Amino acid sequence: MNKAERTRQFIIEKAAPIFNTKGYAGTSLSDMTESTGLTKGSIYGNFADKDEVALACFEYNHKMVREAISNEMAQFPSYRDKLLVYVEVYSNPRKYPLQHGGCPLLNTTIEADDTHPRLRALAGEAVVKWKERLVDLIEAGKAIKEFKKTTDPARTAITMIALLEGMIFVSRATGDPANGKAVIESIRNLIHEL
Amino acid sequence: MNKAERTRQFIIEKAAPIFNTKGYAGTSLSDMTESTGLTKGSIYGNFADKDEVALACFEYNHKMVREAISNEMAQFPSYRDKLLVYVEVYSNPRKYPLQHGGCPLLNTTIEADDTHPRLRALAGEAVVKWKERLVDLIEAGKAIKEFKKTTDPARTAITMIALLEGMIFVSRATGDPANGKAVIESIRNLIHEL
Amino acid sequence: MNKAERTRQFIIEKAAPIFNTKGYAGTSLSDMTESTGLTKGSIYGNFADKDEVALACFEYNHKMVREAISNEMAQFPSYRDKLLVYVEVYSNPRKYPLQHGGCPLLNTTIEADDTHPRLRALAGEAVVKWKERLVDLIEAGKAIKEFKKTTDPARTAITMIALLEGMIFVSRATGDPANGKAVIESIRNLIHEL
Amino acid sequence: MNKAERTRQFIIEKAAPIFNTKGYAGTSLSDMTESTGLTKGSIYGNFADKDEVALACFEYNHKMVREAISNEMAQFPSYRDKLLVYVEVYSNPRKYPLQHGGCPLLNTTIEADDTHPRLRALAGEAVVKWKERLVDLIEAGKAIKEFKKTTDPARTAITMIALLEGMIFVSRATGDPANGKAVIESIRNLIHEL
DNA sequence: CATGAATGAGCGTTCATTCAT
DNA sequence: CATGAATGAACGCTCATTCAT
Repeated sequence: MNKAERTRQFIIEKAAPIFNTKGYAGTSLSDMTESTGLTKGSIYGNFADKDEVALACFEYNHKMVREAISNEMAQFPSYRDKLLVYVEVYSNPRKYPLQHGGCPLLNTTIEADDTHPRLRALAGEAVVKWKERLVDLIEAGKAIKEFKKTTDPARTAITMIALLEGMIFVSRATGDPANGKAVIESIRNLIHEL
Repeated sequence: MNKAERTRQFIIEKAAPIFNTKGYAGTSLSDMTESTGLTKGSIYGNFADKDEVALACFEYNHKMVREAISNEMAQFPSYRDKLLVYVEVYSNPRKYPLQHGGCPLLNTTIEADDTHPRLRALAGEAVVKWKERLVDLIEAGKAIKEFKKTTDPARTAITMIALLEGMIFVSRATGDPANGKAVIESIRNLIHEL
Repeated sequence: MNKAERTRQFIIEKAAPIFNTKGYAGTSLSDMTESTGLTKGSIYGNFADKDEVALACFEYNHKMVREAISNEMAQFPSYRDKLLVYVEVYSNPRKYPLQHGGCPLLNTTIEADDTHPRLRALAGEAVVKWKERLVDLIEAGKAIKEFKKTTDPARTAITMIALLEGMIFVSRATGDPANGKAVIESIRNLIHEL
Repeated sequence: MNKAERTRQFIIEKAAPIFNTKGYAGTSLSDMTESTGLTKGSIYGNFADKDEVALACFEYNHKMVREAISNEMAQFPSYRDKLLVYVEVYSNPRKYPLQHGGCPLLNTTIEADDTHPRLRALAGEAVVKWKERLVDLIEAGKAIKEFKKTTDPARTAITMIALLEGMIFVSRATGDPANGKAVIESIRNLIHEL
């Protein structure tokens, strides 16, 4: 990694949590110079514009989540346990402090939906791929008879995603851990019934 | 309704969909003057500041959704049917064009979480009350034996909310109606199993 | 005094201390509506514009000072004592609470000098008349041999004015009562040497 | 002096006479962009806010006066002559064109007294130091027997300040040079009697 | 005569962006 | 490659003023 790449990476690491917390419109170039200690000129030397920083930060934030998940998953041979990793990671923001500001997929989709097509596209693809990964896991579980053969992989996958993001929503909205836990319970049930 | 109240209402009606679409940080006073045809001075004659407009718009947006739901619900005596109204309304943004920009609870919670405490508080209370209304419906259904006595009202209520908002998320993220429909199917199942 | 005149007077009484405190540029129409409880329309119904209010307020403030002085003076037959009344009044802002914000002649002259010709003219005339009144008192004192015949009325008068306003300046600038008192002492000496 | 310092100095030089003429409230950012030819952004790149420009301008204006005084003073060995320099400089605004808008101490004290604590503090300290300098001169004069041993340095110093500022006041208020000259005459007498 | 509602210009400030050095 | 200095447009907000009611 040469100098340019290192600076770029440095900016991303500092700016990513800000974007995830304040959103695209709420994050300013000054926020970035402040958190990096660099000048605006330097940021513009490494990125074409604010958009490009935002895009790179989204990918960084998303990658952090993905890696935490797949690291945990590698420890479990059972597909049911692999699926339960999502529950574990998403319900322990303390233990997996990767989502400063919450799930980047949710944040980005909600903010960018009507205003920022490129970010929106990126988040959309990420959800599609997430679903595909879940479908693969569920089909693999069916193949080895860990899961029932009546299980609908696509519907289960997308429902799990909806429940996980919905759980984040109810937790943040109400601020009451009991609400998050209740949804977690429902997701666990869903996974155990597969 | 006097002139001031009418203007206030007019501003809210014009600004509410903009706030719901672009978010608080993304909506400017100029957006409001443009959409209302009024001047900034006029908006400040009717609201203390941008915050107050945003708060009023959130309440307006939220009220629109609530009223659509309760109007539909009144038509059904069965509690199961009443619960299914949520599915109906939330899955037909065309037919119930009340959520220009999506569900205000979801949008507001996600954006305001880390940046705008008053909006955040408003959205939080709204979700808590929504849960209470669902719990009441489920308990009423249990009372008349429409629902099983093993049904857990609180967990069911908060899971339904998570699934409905999660459904909006996957629909908007992927842009694929099939994904939304799959989650809808899961919510219907949840309701039928009560 | 009819309704219109009473309202006009009411506005002046409420606005005068604000103008004297914050200055012309620093006083807004909103300051006036706030302190009077009236609407802007009402103020514009009684005055052509902000200028006219300011002019009337200056005259009111100045008249208050003049009247306090001449009321006190009436009690003393001696011209020396009459002159000492200025010292008394100007050095006791507590006892004669007429100068909320300080001497209106000083405030207005300093602010309006380069920016507000009509106010400036008013304040200028007021100082000229003040000087004339002092000259008259000193000449009357000379006529009855209370003062020395070598006393220069014009120079003494304008020097007294300069010392009185200069005393206000040093008091306000330094905030130290000792400084004001020292100048007071000098003015007393001046008067006793007449 | 690097670019930033030069620009900062340039802004101060252009803005200082405007602040001294129009006052703090009466001077706008647009006045500054107009007189400098710079943009608002550029001014904000060199100063935190309008306050900081005003503070710097006050110090600049005040320094100009101080330097003119001490340059003149250096030419005279006699302490009486040194004191007379104040009279000379303050009574010749043409010859010492340093007070565009009048004495910054007077202007600032009068305007800022009730509205702008930081400016007020700056002006207050400046007057205190001015008095101290005068006291030092008078004591030095006493030490070499140029002045009488009965002379009260503190009272004389503060009285001189009051008279000098009072002289500016009567000059500006009445617009009649004779009035200024009469006060000048009194100050000269005061100094000659030391 | 006073109000309530509005206007348009201007306020101080921050924005994303550029570019000579 | 990074900086320092600048730009012009836009920001949220307040101003003095007007006028139908």
